[in-house]
Amino acid sequence: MSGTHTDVPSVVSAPLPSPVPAEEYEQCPVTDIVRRVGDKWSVLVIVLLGRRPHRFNELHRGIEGISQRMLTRTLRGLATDGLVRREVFPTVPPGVEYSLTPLGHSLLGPLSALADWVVAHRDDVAAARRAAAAADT
Amino acid sequence: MSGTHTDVPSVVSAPLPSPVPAEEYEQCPVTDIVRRVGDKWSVLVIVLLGRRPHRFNELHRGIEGISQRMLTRTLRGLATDGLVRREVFPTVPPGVEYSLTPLGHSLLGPLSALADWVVAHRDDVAAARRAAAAADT
DNA sequence: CAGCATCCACGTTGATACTG
DNA sequence: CAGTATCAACGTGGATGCTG
Repeated sequence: MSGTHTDVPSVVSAPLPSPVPAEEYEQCPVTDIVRRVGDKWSVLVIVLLGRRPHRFNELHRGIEGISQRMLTRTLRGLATDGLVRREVFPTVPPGVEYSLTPLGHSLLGPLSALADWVVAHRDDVAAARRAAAAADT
Repeated sequence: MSGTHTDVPSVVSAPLPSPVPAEEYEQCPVTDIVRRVGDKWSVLVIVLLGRRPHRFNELHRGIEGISQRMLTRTLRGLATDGLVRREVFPTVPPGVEYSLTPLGHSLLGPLSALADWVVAHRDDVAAARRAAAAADT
């Protein structure tokens, strides 16, 4: 892992001349995806499925705190985006298995980068929040 | 850039024994940060400030579509988390400059990873969405 | 087992108007 | 210039009960 990010490659820094071109950001795909994954449960589900396929109730019990409704919605959303595959086994009782598609699996890498950042800096963020709260008083 | 992510390092895959430990995910810091940055404007603001400091109205005009209210709230949130610094210059008329803190700047790296993923796979996601929409019909 | 349907509470976003 | 205040609208998330 590199220590610093003095220069940042990729689209984040690349296409941004100083005068700011504006409308470019309106339909910014990065924001789009970050929002998709930024809901309350998507990351959790992706990480879980990243380990191995899971059954519906397996996820339901595994996440603890999620409602059936939200789990269903989250899985549907991820499946719609091609990140998760849903397979129904016509057994009795019927079983449904969810797994990461190759596309979904490829998202684990970038997610790891973010996760590493969080782990490395969560104390800084927590300290900043405390400082801000104290400043309010 | 590496082609595949057959094994994914970092916390995303690391601390997840198969039986699923559950409560661990409730206060998952990754979800926490992803949500913070997952709102409608934060990423845009961070990317803009990543290029250079901006004045308030400069950002307001630059993003186009954001309301004063949302820009203020977004900036305040980011400042609270220590990602953005706010500096007031006691000139006439008063000027306020926003810039990324070192902490905020360090987030550009992970954000780049995500951005690269989005750029590389947005067609796949778009195709999956279209396929899902077609399947509904 | 794996959902869907309904109702409800809440937070977030936005339009608009006003201020130091 | 750089906000704050207020009100309205919407989306998200949760509880509960029912179904194939």
